[in-house]
Amino acid sequence: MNVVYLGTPDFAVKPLEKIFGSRHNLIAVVTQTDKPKGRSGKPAFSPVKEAAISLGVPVLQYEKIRKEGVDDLKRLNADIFVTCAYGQILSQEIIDIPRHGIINIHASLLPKYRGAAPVQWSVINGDARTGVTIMKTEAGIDTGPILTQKSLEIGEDETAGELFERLSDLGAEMITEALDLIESGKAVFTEQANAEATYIKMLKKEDGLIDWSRSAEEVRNLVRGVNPWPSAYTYYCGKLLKIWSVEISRDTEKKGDAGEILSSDKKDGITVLTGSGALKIKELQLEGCKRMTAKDFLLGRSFTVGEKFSEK
RNA sequence: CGCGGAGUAGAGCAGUUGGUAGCUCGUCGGGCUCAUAACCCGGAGGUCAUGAGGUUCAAGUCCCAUCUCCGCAA
Repeated sequence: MNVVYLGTPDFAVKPLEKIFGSRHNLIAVVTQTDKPKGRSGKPAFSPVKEAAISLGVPVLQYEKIRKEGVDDLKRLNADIFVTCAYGQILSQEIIDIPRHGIINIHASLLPKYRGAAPVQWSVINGDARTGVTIMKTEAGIDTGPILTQKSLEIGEDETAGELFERLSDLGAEMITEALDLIESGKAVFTEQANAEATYIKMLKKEDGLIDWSRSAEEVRNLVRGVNPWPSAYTYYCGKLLKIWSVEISRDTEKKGDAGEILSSDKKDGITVLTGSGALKIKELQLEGCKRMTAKDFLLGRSFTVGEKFSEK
């Protein structure tokens, strides 16, 4: 089949490559416009655009696909569109273009976690499992009937970034199977159990702010759920402090306020009290400094025991 | 040309009003101990990011340019 692929971030790269390598014919890739990135503020290609260029697939970009893209997309005469974290909501007019409609790769077990950033939220919420769903793209957000769904276990200490990798591989696997199914006419779509649907919001920088009054477990889930982006952070003496990795401390005896620093030395490492239980910080990054392990950090500096990490 | 911080021994940091470098850890050698991430003694290791730049009698320390890293803003 002639396939047009709409995707933008890293997550969408593996499925793109997989489709390219399959017997289906990838005729074009649509991705978000080049956005300024990093400190330099220079415009950068999206990961999907990079990949498409190196594969030699034509790239299309629209500020607003619903207005500027319709004619182009019609002209491509594609059998099917595949979306994967494209970043823009499609109109019914676009959905009606390809003969087989549009299918989407969504990184959650729908109807749970409709919306953006499902991977991070599943980790933040401390879920044991998550997965990938291949479904029909409709005008609503992630509401379309499901074609296939596969799940996998979330590791105890797995970060969202690591989980992303695995789900991306899984999504790549599933999308080519889905295309084969559709081509052979054996595809069966099942309506979602709308009553069980949950929606999540897009992650913002502020979502990484640690609330130390929560339990040690919840804070740990946040830390790994927002790694590598937007990253968990707190403040120490007015300076921003990113927390990259923590583990739950066995020491539950200590009493004090949430966010209080219980220890900061080579013997006990850096431990912080939460609303319930304590956490040991394994990897951190102070404003202006590089990311480093707690061990390295303590070689050159230290926190004051009794001081508190705060929200500003 | 968005704003700001930083670049000093293998690692993490100090270095005051400019006077040729220190600390902790690691590492190497030795000692002590039944024993230890223990303790003691000693050693090695630095063109202080780069520029045969500027100021100065004298610059890690002040000024300029470049590179790299980081925080914010997008």
